[in-house]
Amino acid sequence: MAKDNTVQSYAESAKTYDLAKYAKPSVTADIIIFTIKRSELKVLLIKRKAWPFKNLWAIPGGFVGINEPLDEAAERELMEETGLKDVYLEQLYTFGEPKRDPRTRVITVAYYALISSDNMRLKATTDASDVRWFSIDEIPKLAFDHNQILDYALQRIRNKIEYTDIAFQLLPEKFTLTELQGVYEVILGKKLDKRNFRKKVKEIGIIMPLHETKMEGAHRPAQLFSFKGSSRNRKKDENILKPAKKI
Amino acid sequence: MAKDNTVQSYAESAKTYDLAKYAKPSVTADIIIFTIKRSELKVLLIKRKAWPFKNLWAIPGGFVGINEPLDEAAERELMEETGLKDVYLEQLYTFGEPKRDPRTRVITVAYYALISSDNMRLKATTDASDVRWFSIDEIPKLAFDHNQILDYALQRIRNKIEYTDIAFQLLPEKFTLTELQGVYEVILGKKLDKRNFRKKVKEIGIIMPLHETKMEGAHRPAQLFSFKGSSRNRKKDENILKPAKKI
DNA sequence: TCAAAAGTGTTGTGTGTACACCCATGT
DNA sequence: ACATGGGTGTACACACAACACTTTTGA
Repeated sequence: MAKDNTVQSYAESAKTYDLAKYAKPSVTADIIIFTIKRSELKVLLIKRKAWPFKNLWAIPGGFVGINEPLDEAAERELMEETGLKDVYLEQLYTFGEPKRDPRTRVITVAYYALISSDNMRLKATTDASDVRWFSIDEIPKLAFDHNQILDYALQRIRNKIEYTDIAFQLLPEKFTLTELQGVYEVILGKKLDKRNFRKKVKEIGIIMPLHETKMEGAHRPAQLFSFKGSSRNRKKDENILKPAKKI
Repeated sequence: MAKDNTVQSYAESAKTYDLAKYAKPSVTADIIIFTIKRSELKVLLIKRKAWPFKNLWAIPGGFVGINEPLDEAAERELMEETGLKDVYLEQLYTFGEPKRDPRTRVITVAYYALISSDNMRLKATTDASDVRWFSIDEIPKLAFDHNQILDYALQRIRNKIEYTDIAFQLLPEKFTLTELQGVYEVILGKKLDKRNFRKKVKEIGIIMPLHETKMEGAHRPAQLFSFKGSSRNRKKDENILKPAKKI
């Protein structure tokens, strides 16, 4: 059982009570904030003002406080960037390549958030020109390993939209079936059949017709629906994989 | 944009170049090691010898070296505990509640490993009596938040066995269809239909019949198969969700 | 009256599920 | 000859995919 001599095993350290003996990495929480706007999936990026990667765009993030839970760090960051809270937030993956930040060792716990298009104008776009929504097919080269993190987030939501109800997190309280279908189409990147789609979501019973319609444009008004599922804000431990009804 | 005054945002810190100003947490990699033995799903646990949680069982883990990638820390830990390398290893989730370790702030990046029953006797059981395989339905109260971590790992493999080929990681190179079915049954916790199971795995084309049979007991010998899929050891970035053929 | 999106059913195809008997071996 | 697990096929139910026309509105 050969030990690396710069690193002590957990069991051993327990003997000595000595946890503070070794150099510690910095830990940040980065958050990929998704929304849908003009039928496109968008991500919020911020422009770096200083070395390293000066003038490159990056995923927002910040240090995790020494007494702060990881989720709260991500929530705080989300609040700082968008002014929003109680949105869908899920831990994505932890990235820790030693050289990912040229300054020092930084391990980042990546989260992603899905926010509804109606709340969206609150902040972010107001804040100078160094914070912007990017359509996911116009993502530039990003700072650090952020392209990789973003790709991973995209994979995750593309997978997860097929067997959970995350799609509703991207819509306002009231929405039409065409809007709902649009969310699926833009995330999956393919057209769906209108009749089959409507049949399925209706028989799953996850939406509720309202006594309202939405009129816009010169055509028949659309029935409005609302989401029946558990409300927008999830409890901490619900990040735990929960396979919902497949759509 | 209200800032917490003990914590600085990433964008701001970039201005000042100052990353080392704040207290840093310790970071560990914990690893849940699964195997199958006597038709039971088992987990490797170690007994703690000191405060905190003295004499409780715990998931093996250790500090992440300051220049060590997270995956390597997990691999190293796995090697220390079992003597094995090149096994299936996947990042699970990162746990960081401030009070999860009473000594100081410790964030743990949890991994899980699946190891094949044939390599299994190499280590671990040789090492005193404070390392043991526990059947997953006889898990005692564990140290730290390790029960939660283990539950999460179980959920993950139960989910993932349905749409990936991780099951093969728990079998030796050569196996019978009954053994393969056993892996599914013990992980899903339910009986499967023999004919349907065999039909499906065969039509997926992920296994290859060998010119060998396995005789044991007083009955007809069983055809041996081997796994066609990508080899046992995965490259780093392949942890990235890869939806394989559903079984 | 025209353009534009909303709304609505049926049929074929494929996939999952339920189910029972013969085979090869060791004792 | 018998006990033990290995091995095989068919029929039914259900889910998914393909597909076109009518309705309601504003201009």
